Amino acid sequence: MRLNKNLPQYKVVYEIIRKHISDGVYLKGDILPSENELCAVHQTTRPTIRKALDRLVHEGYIKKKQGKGSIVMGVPQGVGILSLSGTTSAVGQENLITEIIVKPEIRQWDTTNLAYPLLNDEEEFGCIYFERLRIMNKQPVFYDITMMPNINLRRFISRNLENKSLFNILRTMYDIEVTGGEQRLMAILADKKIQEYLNVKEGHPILHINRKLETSREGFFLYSQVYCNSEKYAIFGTF
Amino acid sequence: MRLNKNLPQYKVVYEIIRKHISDGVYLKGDILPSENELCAVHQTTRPTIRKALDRLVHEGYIKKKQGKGSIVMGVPQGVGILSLSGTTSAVGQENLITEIIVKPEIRQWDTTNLAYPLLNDEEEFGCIYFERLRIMNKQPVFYDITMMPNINLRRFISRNLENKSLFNILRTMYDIEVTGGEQRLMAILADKKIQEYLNVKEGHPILHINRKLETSREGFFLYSQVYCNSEKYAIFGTF
DNA sequence: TGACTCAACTTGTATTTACAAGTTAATTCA
DNA sequence: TGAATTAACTTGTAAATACAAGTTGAGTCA
Repeated sequence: MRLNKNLPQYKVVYEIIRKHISDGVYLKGDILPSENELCAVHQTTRPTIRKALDRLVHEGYIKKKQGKGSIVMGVPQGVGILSLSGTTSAVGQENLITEIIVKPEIRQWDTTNLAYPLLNDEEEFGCIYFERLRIMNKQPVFYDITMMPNINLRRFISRNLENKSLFNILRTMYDIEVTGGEQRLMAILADKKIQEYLNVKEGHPILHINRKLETSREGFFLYSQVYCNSEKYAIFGTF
Repeated sequence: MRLNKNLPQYKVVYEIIRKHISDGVYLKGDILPSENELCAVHQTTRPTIRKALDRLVHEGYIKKKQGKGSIVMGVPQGVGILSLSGTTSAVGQENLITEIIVKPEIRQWDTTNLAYPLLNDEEEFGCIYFERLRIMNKQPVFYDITMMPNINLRRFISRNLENKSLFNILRTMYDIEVTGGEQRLMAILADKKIQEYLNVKEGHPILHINRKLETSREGFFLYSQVYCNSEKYAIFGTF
């Protein structure tokens, strides 16, 4: 994993500290080295360090306290409703298995259930489509459908998505970073397909999330629909 | 409405521009004055202006484009899942009516359905409790229960919450700002009480949000539970 | 006319410096 | 001993400056 590919310094620092937290170098409750110490370590100045820390605060990795320091909060929980981490990193990888229901393939857009209008270009390109089932502790919890425009992503179709975060693949392989997005949440009743995949009975309430994610690549959006059995695993988020 | 009560400059600037956007001084699609122009207007420097703009970007009021400028996006939508605006400002005030089901009163904490453990102090103080129903276009959409510790909030019990944002009252009357929080979302089936208030039939799926909000006052948290009929109004958020 | 160049904007990143304000622990003084 | 003070930390805010990089439109030249 190479860093420093023309990334601005504050992002480099952010990535390093972030990795340290998710790798357990810093544990929950620890206090990070002071900003001045981090300046020395990373050979930069406080505004740069602070910009990196701001981002970690915003995403919930740390909290800061004036006069005290930066307190490590651990890897943020939730399914990326607010933090931008993908599903994999959000709920913790320990007991999460990803099963591919439909392998990535090129097909026509399926606009049913899609809450957002497609752009003209996107419609022309066609669509890369796949479906995944996320299983936690042997219980299926998330069933999600992802669609993205079929722009030139070399070898994407043949990549193995199991146990890997889509966001990580996009970031490390294609230099595409998810920068934001919008979503609609609603409660629905499980239909036949969802009943089957999520192993619930008829009339079971399901959390339905319809998202459009925007990326660092101009005009490249991801569309995804997540169906969540929130009975055992409520969706958790900080903001 | 007085500003500049020892607020840092970047927050003052943030509040001014934010108000201009929500008041329609800047409309969706407009381009804000350049950072240098804003420096001149507010008699400050770029880092300060940029810090104010960063916050507006983060909350979805504007987007920035290098070489172009800051594009106004309008008042962010959603019910404060991600932005910190309260329900009132989030869905637009036009057709929103707030009905008080239970007026603010001091009572014991009701810990059923509360997803977060209470702190010792909070339990001792007792609790200010109220229930509200939010009606949009004559349809009840949100039913929410709010509990907060009964610390010294002068005259809060007798305040009229109708058509006023709780967040605004806290901010303007008590100088308490909501700074963040956490929440759990899940889909449930409407129980008898919810069926009645939200006017839905038995077995109707409902979005249940359990939140703990933290404020600028150390140790003062708000607890709220929101039940949302997401059939007509999906919850919308940007991040 | 039409394509190209370039200057004048815009925001993005980074350094340096300064002081304010909150926290902590050692030190001092009664 | 024990309370109060203080010094040495921490993060928070702010200014002044510099250059990089993306966008735009006016101007030039063929």
